Amino acid sequence: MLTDYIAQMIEEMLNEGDGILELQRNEMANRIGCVPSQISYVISSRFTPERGYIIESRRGGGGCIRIVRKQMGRNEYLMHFFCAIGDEIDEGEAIAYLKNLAGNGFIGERECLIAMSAMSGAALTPLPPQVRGGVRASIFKQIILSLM
Amino acid sequence: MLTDYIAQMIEEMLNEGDGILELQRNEMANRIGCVPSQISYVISSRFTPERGYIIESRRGGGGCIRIVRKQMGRNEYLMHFFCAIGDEIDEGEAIAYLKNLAGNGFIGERECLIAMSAMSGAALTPLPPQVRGGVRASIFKQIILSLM
DNA sequence: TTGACTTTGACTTTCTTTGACTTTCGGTGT
DNA sequence: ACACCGAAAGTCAAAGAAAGTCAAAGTCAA
Repeated sequence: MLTDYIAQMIEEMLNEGDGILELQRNEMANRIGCVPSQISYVISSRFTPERGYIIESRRGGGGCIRIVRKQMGRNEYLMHFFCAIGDEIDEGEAIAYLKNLAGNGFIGERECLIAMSAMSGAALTPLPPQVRGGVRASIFKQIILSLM
Repeated sequence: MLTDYIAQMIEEMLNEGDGILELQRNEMANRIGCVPSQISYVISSRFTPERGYIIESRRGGGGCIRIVRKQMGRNEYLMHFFCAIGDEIDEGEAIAYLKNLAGNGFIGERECLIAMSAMSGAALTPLPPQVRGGVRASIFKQIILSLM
């Protein structure tokens, strides 16, 4: 379906643009091969404020539509953790961080549990002890990235 | 009887699709040679939530009906995955399993994302490629245990 | 015969696609 | 400054595409 295709396209562009995207309706409609108002429809039906998007636009020559995925307070916070982790982290520290994230509502209880399991000593038994901290840090960072 | 024939058909398609199926009512009715509402009848009389199915649908152009079979007891199902993982698993396979778990409602979207990240190639870059499969399997098993 | 289950089709609701018309913006010439 | 023009984007309603609903008619077994 056209709508889904376009929505997915916008989603990808948003990802590339770090949650911010400016597009030109006519230009995009042209590229896709649809009427311009189709773009408007997709945006108004899928990228609503309820779903966490902010839409602004400008008409006239050189006009454009601006889409912003808002989650900022959150992302800054996550980035702070990301930096705090460093190159290695032991299980106890990781658990402390996770509890902090859960306590502040950035992740749910079950999500916390899953992350803990993934980074537990038990999960990393196949590895020699010296490298576990590094792998754990890498996993943790990846998880945080997935939350942003 | 038509109803039984259609029900069996859906059952088979569900098996092929790992317990998940999306069908188009009109298209299917056409193929079978019955009125569309017959499909609705079969679904509402045979694939009920009491019998362990989840039904979702979308109307309008490109609409469809989604049928999901809630598998066995939760823990049996999880144990099935636990066993299926084996000693090693690659990223693609892990993602497929996770999507199945998410599709059947055993984990949420975000939980799925966290698990995916934890087992991603990116997360395991500190490790030599030969051992990644083993660590990934270990992590996955630990996560599944945490769900039980 | 009765009652539960099936089959059918008319009508409704929801979502998508399209296009005509309106509004707004930036420039340009006076 | 001002009026005008063209290039965008906005709006809206009609047409189209599915799925949902419901009640009437049919079937079959107890």
